[in-house]
Amino acid sequence: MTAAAVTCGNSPSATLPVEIPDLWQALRELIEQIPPGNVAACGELARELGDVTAALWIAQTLMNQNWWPEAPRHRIVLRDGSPGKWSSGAVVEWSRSLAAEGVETCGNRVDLGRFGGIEFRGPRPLARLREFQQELASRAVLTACQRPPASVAGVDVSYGTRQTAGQLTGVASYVVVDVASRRPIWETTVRGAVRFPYIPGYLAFRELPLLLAVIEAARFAGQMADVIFVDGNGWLHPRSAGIATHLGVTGGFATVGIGKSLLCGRVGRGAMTVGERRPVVHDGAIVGMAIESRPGVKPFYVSPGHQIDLAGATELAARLCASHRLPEPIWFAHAAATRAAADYCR
DNA sequence: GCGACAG
DNA sequence: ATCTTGTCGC
Repeated sequence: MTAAAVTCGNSPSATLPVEIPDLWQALRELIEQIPPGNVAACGELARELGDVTAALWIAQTLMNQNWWPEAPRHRIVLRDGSPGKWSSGAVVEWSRSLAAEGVETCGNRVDLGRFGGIEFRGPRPLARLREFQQELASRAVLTACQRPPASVAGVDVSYGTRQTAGQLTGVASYVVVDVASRRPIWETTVRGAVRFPYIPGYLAFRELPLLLAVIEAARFAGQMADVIFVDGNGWLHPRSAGIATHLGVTGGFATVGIGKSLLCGRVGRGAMTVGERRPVVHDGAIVGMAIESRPGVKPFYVSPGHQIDLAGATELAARLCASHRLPEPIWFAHAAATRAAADYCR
């Protein structure tokens, strides 16, 4: 197998046609709107960012004491008015900080009816991204491929432990696999900054810039595959716009999503047999297939991203399964990205 | 109390 | 995704 030199930098010709917001900054601007004497629930802040799904990310961010150490964490509570784990130390300390600001606590709770209900203002960045996804989904073409693909590339992103100037670094990999032999033919990796957190349903805004960069490197080397497998979903998404769909529509190539766990939808319950394909139903449509590739392992989930239909994506994914749980292109891409991220951290 | 949401 | 040792099984 030949391999390209490791490329650094990040300037793909295809870019995501939407501005990726700084969510940490947006969160900070919301918290700054909670004055002494008031509190707000974590989920409220998430809704103000545009999607209550972000509540878990907010909680994780508040738990990290390195993020904005002076943040008035005691003013952010759970939905029932109780303190979050991010409020430092004992509950006594928490109620004391609030009492000093004129907020009463009773039974380790704040009455959100009396001390909550702040009118926030802000751009609701996640709502804007959701609208973008709906527009993107309408541009996806989920019809059969014209010719049977001869080559399939897998792409994946890994993250290093090391942070450069507070910036998280990611490594994207691209591995071309020959469909007939299921053997890897060519690979490359690209490294760059990651500027968006992981929030379920918004994975593309975290990983797409790096994926576009690594695919651009492959195109430049004359190594574009007929279809690209992405670590994540395509159609199998709350708004029918998973990362594989983003990648395909943005770059103009055929993509398939390969998920290791279920993001949304329902699959028939009960043990699966090896080689079985079981439909994933979401909003009344079959948006993907669960496939058990090996005996006794969890299934993976295939869904079309762009320029391919569900049947074609399913056939291709099943044909590319060999000795691992996941199809070979994704397995090799995962290995390459993990290896490159580990090398970088040395 | 339980369930739960790609990477 | 990442943090992590040994251990069980094919």
